[in-house]
Amino acid sequence: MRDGSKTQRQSEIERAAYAVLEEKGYAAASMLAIARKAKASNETLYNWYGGKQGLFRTLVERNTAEIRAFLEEQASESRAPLETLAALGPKLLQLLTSPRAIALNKAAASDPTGELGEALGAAGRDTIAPLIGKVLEGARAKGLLAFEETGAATDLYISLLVGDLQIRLVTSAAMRPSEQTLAARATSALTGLTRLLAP
Amino acid sequence: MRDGSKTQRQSEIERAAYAVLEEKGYAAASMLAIARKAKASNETLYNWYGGKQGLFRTLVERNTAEIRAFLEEQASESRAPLETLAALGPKLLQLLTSPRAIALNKAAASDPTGELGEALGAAGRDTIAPLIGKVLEGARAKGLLAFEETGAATDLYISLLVGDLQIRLVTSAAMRPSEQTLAARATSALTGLTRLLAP
DNA sequence: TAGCAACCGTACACATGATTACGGTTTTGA
DNA sequence: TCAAAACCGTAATCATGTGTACGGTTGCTA
Repeated sequence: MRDGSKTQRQSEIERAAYAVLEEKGYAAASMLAIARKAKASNETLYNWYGGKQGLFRTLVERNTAEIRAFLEEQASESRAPLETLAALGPKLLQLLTSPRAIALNKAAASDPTGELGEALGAAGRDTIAPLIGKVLEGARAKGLLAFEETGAATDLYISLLVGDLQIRLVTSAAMRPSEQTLAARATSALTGLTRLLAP
Repeated sequence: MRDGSKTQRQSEIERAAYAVLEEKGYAAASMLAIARKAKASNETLYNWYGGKQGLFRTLVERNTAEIRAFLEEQASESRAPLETLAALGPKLLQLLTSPRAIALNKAAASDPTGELGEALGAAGRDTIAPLIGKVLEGARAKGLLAFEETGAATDLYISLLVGDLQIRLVTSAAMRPSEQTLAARATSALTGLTRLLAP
C-alpha cells in the first residue's frame, strides 16, 4: 500500500468514527460499527489504534492540532492585535461549537477514565490560551489594553466569548446558534473586553 | 411500608445512584451496581423508575428543583438587588460546579438520546435565568444597571460567572477550583457586570 | 510473475448489562 | 393475627461489545 494511501485510509476511518460518534454517542460508538461504516476490518482498527481509547485519542489530537495550526497562522499574520482578535474570535467560536468539537467534548465527558478529557484540555485550552495571551499582550504593549496577569485577561476573554455555550451544547440542552449569532457574540465579547480592560 | 419510609428508601437509592455515577460514569453506572450499592433489588428499581433513563431523569429533576428552591428563597429575601446578586453568585457557582452537578452534566453528555440534557436544560437554565433576570431588572429599576434586553444581560452575567469552567469540569480537563477561587470569580463577575452595564 | 505483507469479512470466546421472572421473607393493613 | 402486597436475593434470558483468530483476497515488490 502506498504511503499516501494509508494516511488516506486512516482519515476515512476517522471520518467514519466521527460519523458514528455524532450519531450514536461515545458509549454506543463501537469499534465494529466504525469498522463497518468505514468498510474496514476491526482487526485493522485494533492494529492501528490499539482500541477504542486510542482511536478517539487520535481524533482529539488531530482535531486540536488543526485548531492550533489555524490559530498560529492567524496570529502570525501581522495585524493590529485587536484586529487579530476580531478575526480570530468568530472563527474560534465556530470551531469550539462545531459538531466535531461538541462530539469530542461529549466523548471526553463520557470517558470514565478521564483520559480523553485530559488530552482535550492539554491539547486544547493549554495551547489556545497562550496564543490568545500573546495577542492580548501585544495589545497591551500598544497601550490598547491594560491588565496585570495575562492568564486572568485570557480567562476573561474566553469567558465572554464562549460563556456557557459549550456546556449547553455538550449536554444537548441547546441547539447551535446560527453563524451570525456566533459572530455577534464574538464582537460583543471583544467590545466587552476592551471596556473592562480599558487603559 | 410507611409513607415516610418509601421516600426515605428512594433517597437512599438515589444517593447510591449518585455514588456509582460519580465513581464509574454514566455508561458504566449499571442498574445492578446501583441496586447492590443501595442493597435494593433491581426489580424494585425497575418498578419505581422504569429503567435507567427514568432513574437519572428523576435525579436531574430533584437536583434542579433543589437549586430552584434555593434561588427562589434567596431572591425573595428583601435586599438590594446587587446584594442579592453578591450573595447568590458564589453559591450558584458552587452548586453548578458541585460533584453532583458535574456528574449529572456528564450523564447528560453521555446520554445518546439527549433526553437527560433536555431535562437538564429545561429544569436548569430555563428556570435559573429568569430568576437572575428578575434581580437584574430590579437593579435596573433602581438605576444601578442599564440594559435593553434582560436576556442578554442575564447571558452576560452567567458568562462572566461560569465561563468555561463547567465544560472543563465536565470533560475532566480541569479540577474544581477552591471555594475561595470560586468566590473570587463570583465577585469579579459582579464587578465586571456593573462596569459593562453601568448606567 | 511469484512471493509476501497487509487488509477484508467473518467468526469465536469472553464478559457485561438490561430486563424479566420467581421463590422466600418482611411489612402493611384489616 | 393473618392474608395480601411489596421487597430482597438470585438467576435466567437476551442482546451487545471487546478483543482475537483465521482463511481468502488484494496489491505491492522484486
